[in-house]
Amino acid sequence: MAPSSSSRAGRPPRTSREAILAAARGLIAREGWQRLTFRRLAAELGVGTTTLYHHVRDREDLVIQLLNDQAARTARPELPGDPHERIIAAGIAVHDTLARWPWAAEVVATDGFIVRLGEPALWMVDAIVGGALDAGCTQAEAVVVFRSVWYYTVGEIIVRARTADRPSDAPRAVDADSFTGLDPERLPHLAAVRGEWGRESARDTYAEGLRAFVGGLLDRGRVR
Amino acid sequence: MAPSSSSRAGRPPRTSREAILAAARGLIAREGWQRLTFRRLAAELGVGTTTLYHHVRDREDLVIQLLNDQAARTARPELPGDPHERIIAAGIAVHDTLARWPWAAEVVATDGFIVRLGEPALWMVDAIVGGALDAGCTQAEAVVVFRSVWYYTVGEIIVRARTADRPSDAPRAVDADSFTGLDPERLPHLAAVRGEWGRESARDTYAEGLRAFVGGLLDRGRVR
DNA sequence: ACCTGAACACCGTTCAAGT
DNA sequence: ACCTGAACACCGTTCAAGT
Repeated sequence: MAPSSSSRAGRPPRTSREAILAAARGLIAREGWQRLTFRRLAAELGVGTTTLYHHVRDREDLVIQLLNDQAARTARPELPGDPHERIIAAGIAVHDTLARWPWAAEVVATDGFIVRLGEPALWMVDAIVGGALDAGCTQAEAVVVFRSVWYYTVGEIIVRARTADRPSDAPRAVDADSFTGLDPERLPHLAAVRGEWGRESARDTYAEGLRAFVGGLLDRGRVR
Repeated sequence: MAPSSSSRAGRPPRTSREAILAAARGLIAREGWQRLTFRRLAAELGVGTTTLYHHVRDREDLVIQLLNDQAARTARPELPGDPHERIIAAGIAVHDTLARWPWAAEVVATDGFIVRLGEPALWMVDAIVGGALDAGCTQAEAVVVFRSVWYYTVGEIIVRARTADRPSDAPRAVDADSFTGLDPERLPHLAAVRGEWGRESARDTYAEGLRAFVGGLLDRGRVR
């Protein structure tokens, strides 16, 4: 399905949007998302770098197209009937999907990003907004619920991507002796939890945070 | 206090950490944070680019030092006695401060970022952790409360920085006709709130989202 | 010690020209 | 139409050499 390489007999004289996305997927899979550049992508396809500008507007556009393309290939989960649980399930599904695509991190925080998503990616917005409406939110409140969950998710995803990104040579001592030289007189509470900090920071707490967040957001009269 | 420029009689033969940070502040103030590069910063100081590497380890280190430096110059707010309200006040203070420093966005999501902060910046971690402990959380729960609030804040700040960043030539139609061509059969809830989307997206909903989040996090038995 | 220019190894993007 | 190489305008960082 995806053209394997440029080593065929007569190298193809033209590319398509589909071929570019397929090559990008291959490049990410083989060399890592940090190596996805226009120059390398063009070389992968056996075309000139500037040829890509006939099919994608710029780098941001490439990554958003890639995200929409991948979303279309991903099965969407069955969601619970309970509105509250439905929002949580949709949030976790989005989180787990984006966690598997660290290259998407650079683009999820783009202004107006949601509006640029295609239908296969928008189901999650619909599920969260729908859950909020079914729980009794007004339309405006439902948008706030989505935005809040979105900011939380984006924050976690970007920190996660930056963590995975880090070259493993310097492990960054976040372990037992976090906050060494911390004055317990001036920062007493931080000193108190110092021992828990490293252990807790290593855990994935996204789901429990989300559960608390949705609980607070759906409490009558909390939002607005 | 800060050396005004390099136009003095005999240009100073050496830089210091302090001079570098002062020059960086000036460069950001005059030309915008996007123009803060090692090459430009060195030119500003009248030294060779590579000289900077004797005072800061790399670009990330420069920005974190700048953040700690700015935090030390910023007055910290009076915080309410009520633990719940204290967490909210600290969160808003952090948010409002970071919103004024868009150059910090690139670094707040760094792995182990919090541990690299100095005491003048750590008061906010202490305030949030302290509020959680005073509200009856265990030490581990208090760390989860901080992390959750932190992810939410980071997400909002990064989206905000990316929005401000955008060159204003293309305004990105997020207005009334968001989600044009959206099929109401397939995404009914999104279609329902379409009219509210643009208006709500333009509002600053950080504080109300935070209030809901903290409410949910401090509800007994919600976290863990 | 502290500073330096040159060089390395890249980027995204524009543009005028080719087929 | 579609594709192209060359060029523009940059980056952060390393290194061997100078004072």
